[in-house]
Amino acid sequence: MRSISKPLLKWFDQFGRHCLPWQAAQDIPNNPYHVWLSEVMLQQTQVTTVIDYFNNFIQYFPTLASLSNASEDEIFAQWAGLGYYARARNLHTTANIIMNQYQGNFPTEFKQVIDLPGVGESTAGAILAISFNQNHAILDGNVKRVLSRYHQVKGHYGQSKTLKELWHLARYHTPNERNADYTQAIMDLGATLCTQRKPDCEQCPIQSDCLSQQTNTQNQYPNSKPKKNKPTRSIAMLIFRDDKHNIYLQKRPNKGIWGGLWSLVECADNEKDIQQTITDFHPSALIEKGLTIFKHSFTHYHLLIHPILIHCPDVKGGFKPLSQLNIGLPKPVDNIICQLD
DNA sequence: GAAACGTGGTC
DNA sequence: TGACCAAGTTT
Repeated sequence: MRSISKPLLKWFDQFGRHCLPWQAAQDIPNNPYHVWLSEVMLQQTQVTTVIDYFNNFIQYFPTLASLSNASEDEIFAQWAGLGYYARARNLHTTANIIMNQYQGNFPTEFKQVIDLPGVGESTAGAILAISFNQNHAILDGNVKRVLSRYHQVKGHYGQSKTLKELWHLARYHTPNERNADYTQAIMDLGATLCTQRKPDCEQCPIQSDCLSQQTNTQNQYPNSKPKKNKPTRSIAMLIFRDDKHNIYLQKRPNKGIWGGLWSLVECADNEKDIQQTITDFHPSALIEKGLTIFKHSFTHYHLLIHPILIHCPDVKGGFKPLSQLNIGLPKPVDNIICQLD
């Protein structure tokens, strides 16, 4: 079996993406802080979404030291809207680890990098390959798609057998030379030509040996995962607002959805629980009006959100002026608050 | 191995 | 409109 690295590298030089914001200029080494940050942001998140967040993030936190010195809430404020908020918490923890244990220098051993929270096998490989040209494989969604088509790998990647086979192939193709470029090249191929729908095989530098191209079965690979029904849940979100139109927000526990963000008081969406929760919060709190119920969908369930505006004196000291918030809010909470008069 | 974990884009 | 999916990791 021939490695795809040579034709891919040749293609990359001409057609690859060389101007992404986390990529250093030609002949300048990549900044491992930028590479690490981008790789974490890009987990399960599209490049077009990440670009603005990345640029904004490094403006707020230009160095690992500045990220380490920031508070968790300051980091959440810049991360809010990107999703998968454990990533933001792990970012802060990792910055502290690097400042304290590695004197601010990004670690260069695979064992050290994969031990950082939020860094798994693929991200560790990508960081070391792209930052230091080390010889590690990656297996992100692009590589999975390219290799499963090229080799007609059976099974979906929720299955460990399939994953194991893909990892084996990924390591096989990883070259000893120019692995930084190869790593970027195979991701670029997956992102720009070997896309999920309508792959542009005409332009593909490895089409001649691609089994799916030869049999015109590109759309069968990667095999799709069996679908599951998503449950729908309901929740009431109580907007306690005082005379100055400050809002009561509370920090969510790290475990669970929107962990570490600030959010509204929640309870089951029925009259009894709502009334009880309001009374418990403050005896003289009164419902102003119920707002329109809307649906917010996650990967694994749908959430019907019933926002309820409540007038309440600020006796808890937890009411926040919306204008000067520097904390992270869940997307639907941000939407609710923005629509208040 | 399976489930949890966000959000926006696409068809 | 709703299902699917995008540079995965953790429990």
